[in-house]
Amino acid sequence: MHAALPQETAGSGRDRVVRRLRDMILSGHVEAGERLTEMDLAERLGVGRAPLREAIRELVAAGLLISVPYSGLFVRDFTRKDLEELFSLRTTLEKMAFREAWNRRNAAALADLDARHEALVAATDAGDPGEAIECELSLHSWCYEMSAHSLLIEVWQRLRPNLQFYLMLHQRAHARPGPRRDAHRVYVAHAMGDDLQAMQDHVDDHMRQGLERTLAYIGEAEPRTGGRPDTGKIELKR
Amino acid sequence: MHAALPQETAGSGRDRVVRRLRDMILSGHVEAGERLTEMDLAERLGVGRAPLREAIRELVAAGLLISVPYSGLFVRDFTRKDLEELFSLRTTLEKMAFREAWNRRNAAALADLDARHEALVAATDAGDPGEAIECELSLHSWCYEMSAHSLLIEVWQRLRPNLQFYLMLHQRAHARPGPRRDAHRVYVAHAMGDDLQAMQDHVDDHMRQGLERTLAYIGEAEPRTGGRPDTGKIELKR
DNA sequence: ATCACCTTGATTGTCGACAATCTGCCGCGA
DNA sequence: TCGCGGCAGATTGTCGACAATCAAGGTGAT
Repeated sequence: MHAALPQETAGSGRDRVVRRLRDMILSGHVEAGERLTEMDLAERLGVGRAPLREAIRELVAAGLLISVPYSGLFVRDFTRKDLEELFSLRTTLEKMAFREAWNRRNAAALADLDARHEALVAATDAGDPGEAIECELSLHSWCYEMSAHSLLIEVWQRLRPNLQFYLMLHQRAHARPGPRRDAHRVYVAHAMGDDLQAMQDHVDDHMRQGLERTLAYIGEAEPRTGGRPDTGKIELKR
Repeated sequence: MHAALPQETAGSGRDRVVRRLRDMILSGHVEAGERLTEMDLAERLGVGRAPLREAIRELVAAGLLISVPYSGLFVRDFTRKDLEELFSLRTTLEKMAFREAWNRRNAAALADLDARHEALVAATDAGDPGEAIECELSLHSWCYEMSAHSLLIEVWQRLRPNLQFYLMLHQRAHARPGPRRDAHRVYVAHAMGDDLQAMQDHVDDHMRQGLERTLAYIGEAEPRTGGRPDTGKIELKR
């Protein structure tokens, strides 16, 4: 059911660099807001600047990096508004995904959904927050994949790394407990049920709860960098 | 009210190449499905391959180009399914945009909306289909800009060139008459009104009508290239 | 005739060096 | 002390040449 999971050594240099860079960002090997340079990265990754620059363009387009010409390359950081936007757009898209997917569900697909849920529970019980986050996103990916709506899937895949990045950041900063087991149990039950409207209402609730639980934490410490002006400017750390 | 419209000579070579390439595609100077090569483009655009390749990456990410390594670079083409997906996603996003924008409307914004509508009417009356298409998309952009939802705006700006490209293609292929004046008159009236639910219902109708009017044309001639397999493969024209 | 293999040409992928541009700092004058 | 011009360093932007890779067509054996 997996769609050819990416081999570590597969593809062109650019593809490898994209994956390694994304992993470095998501795993926290480079800090949020950190300033990077092309030459440093080229050395650290053992690759020339040409494929590196193309990989950087890809990650800039994905929203994980912010390029400020002649000044530096920055790992994106999140404001409270970024987070709210991420969740509100997710809500709209996921409700649409369920509408599109609803009549395409079959026994195999429901078994797949259940397997993803089991994986999430296992990762949570094992106390592996990183894995749990990936499992949670994989669970939410199910409805998009089932929708067979390639544009919708593209948009979700554009959003997903940003969401994963934020959840990872948040986890490391606040030792956020994993989502309640019940939350996704109910989610899965609705997804396997017969009431589309109930599912959609639940997506609203599910997302609102997730956002509120998250905002409760950063409410104490306020937005991470004090907000980023419209220009995309960010404080420089040399 | 404009946000720094791009100068013809502004920005780095890559930015210039992105704009010129996009213009070439949207204006039909390169055919849909046409096969391109980096060296040809580098010569025609008078620029090296390095900035060209980065520009190409950007347009691939935007969905206007399809890169098939070692085989060629292709201008995207649209299947009937692509078109349906474009319209269904647009519908969902635009309804969300109006929800977000609804309480942000003010006198100046409504005047702006009216101005965009006037521009559309003028372009239609002047018999300039290309300009009319741009005006129509500018009119629909209003609700996104008003939403102040930067993620939503990003997604719309990702979709917009694809939509413009298809409308241009369709216009050239079928001499499609511009949208009925009444259609957007009603749209604008609802957008300036007080009933959000009525606006959302109208967005549904407006999009469905637009899609059906378009499908009526290609229904005669069937999908343009006979459908593109999941691999993104496309017939080669040498 | 058909299939497998290899050669050939074309195309993309990569590298290293150089040019253009910007930021921050230093010194100078008021 | 403060403001300003310019210098130095760093960083990105660009170019040309070379290497890796692949698709197509031809060739020979079966």
